[in-house]
Amino acid sequence: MDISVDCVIFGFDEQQLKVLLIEQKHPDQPSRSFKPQMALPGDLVKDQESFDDAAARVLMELTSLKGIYLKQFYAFGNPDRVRDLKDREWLRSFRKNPERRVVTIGYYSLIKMDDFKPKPSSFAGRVHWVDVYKVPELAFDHNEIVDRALAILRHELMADHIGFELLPEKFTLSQLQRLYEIILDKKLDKRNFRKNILRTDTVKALEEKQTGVLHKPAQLFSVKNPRTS
Amino acid sequence: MDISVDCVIFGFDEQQLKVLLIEQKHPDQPSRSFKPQMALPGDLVKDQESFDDAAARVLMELTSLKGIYLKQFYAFGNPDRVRDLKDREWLRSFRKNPERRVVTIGYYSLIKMDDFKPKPSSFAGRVHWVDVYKVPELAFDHNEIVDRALAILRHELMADHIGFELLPEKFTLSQLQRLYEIILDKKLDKRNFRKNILRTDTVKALEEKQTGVLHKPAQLFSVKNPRTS
DNA sequence: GCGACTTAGTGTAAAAATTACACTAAGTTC
DNA sequence: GAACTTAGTGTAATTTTTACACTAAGTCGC
Repeated sequence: MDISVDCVIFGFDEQQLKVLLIEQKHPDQPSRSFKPQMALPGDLVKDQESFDDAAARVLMELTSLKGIYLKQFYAFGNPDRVRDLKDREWLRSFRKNPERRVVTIGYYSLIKMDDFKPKPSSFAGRVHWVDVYKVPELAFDHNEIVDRALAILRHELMADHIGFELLPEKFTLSQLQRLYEIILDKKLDKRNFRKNILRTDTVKALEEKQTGVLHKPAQLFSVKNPRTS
Repeated sequence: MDISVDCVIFGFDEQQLKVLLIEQKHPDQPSRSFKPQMALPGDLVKDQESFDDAAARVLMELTSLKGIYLKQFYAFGNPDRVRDLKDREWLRSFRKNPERRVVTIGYYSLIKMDDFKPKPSSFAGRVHWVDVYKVPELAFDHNEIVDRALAILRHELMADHIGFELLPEKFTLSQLQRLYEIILDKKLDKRNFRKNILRTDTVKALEEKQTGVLHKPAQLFSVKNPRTS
């Protein structure tokens, strides 16, 4: 049995909540013309490596980022994870022991899309930011992994007021509200949202205002206690 | 790498929240006189076995119970899990590949202590119900596993109103309150607790009352929608 | 039978949180 | 200056939470 970590990396561009997907590297077989198989970034855990370290490594290789929000959320161990022919073929091409069972520890991460600097990695082809509500069919059970991560994100957003990691260091309350609405997939009332956020005492008003916008410039805020990990 | 499931099995005797611990089987070395090493019940996951099935198997072997509340809560993969000499020695005596790294998927379960019928199992010596607030030093990282499971139990108790699985089918509201107080480790107000529980609409009043008690007999209740898994 | 004892069961009021709702302010663009 | 767009704001009703005391109804012992 091998163990992998797969990372659901969330980003936000003010319009959409995105998830970072990779094109699986495909075999050098030009006779085969097919659409690249999308997957979550992940890699096998090394022998003396903790899960956290493995997930951080995957992230570092892919994004050059470290010390960012990264959390384990579930272990996927269904023996049927590899049902599809395409998945079996990929394993045969890229894994030393393709017949060996692989279980996965799911991690999710929150990054500022502006901080993202794509890097070639040992395990990924091209990368794509994809709207989390429009995720195509992925390799293995990765669609289920994304769904579970989103459910956890929703829950943590409400319980722990996470999410700031997805926004710029200085943000407007409307940006924050938009983030909540997209993650929760429901409309929130502006007056109530502002009142509630201020009551959580997690943000502080800056002395600056937004500039270069076609409407009344909004007050800028930042998070009171930035979370580092 | 091998994968095990370890089960934190909670029980409740109206005075204490308990966790089921096993004495690790110890080598037949009468020259060694030592206190049995306590541990959580667990076993290696078999080749074509899901985590859920493995955990259910452990439970079934130990308690003869099936279809009870059982949930995965965390994956433990620290390479340093086996630091102690005693743990290394145990692995050497009982595992086919003692040097091979083992990671663990943690599960927790809730059972009625009256339903518990101890059974000899392949992986456990004697079993003990131990007060969850008085857990001794356990093998490997099992103390951390217990702590995390308790935190999850506390959270799920409040978020999902679980816990009925720890009580008899017919229970008083005071028994339920006592369960909450012990799990949460804090005193609750009786009037408020009763009002809140009734408002969750998860219990129904039976037409019976408690008998044979030294005080006013309490109304009996049962859970409205018993959870099966 | 009565008193002692113990827990069961109950409601109110104040404070806090949630829910629903409309209009003026302050920029840019033409 | 008008049009347009989003920013920012408070009130009232409802619901939930928090804090608090006393009578009811059994068993036991004398």
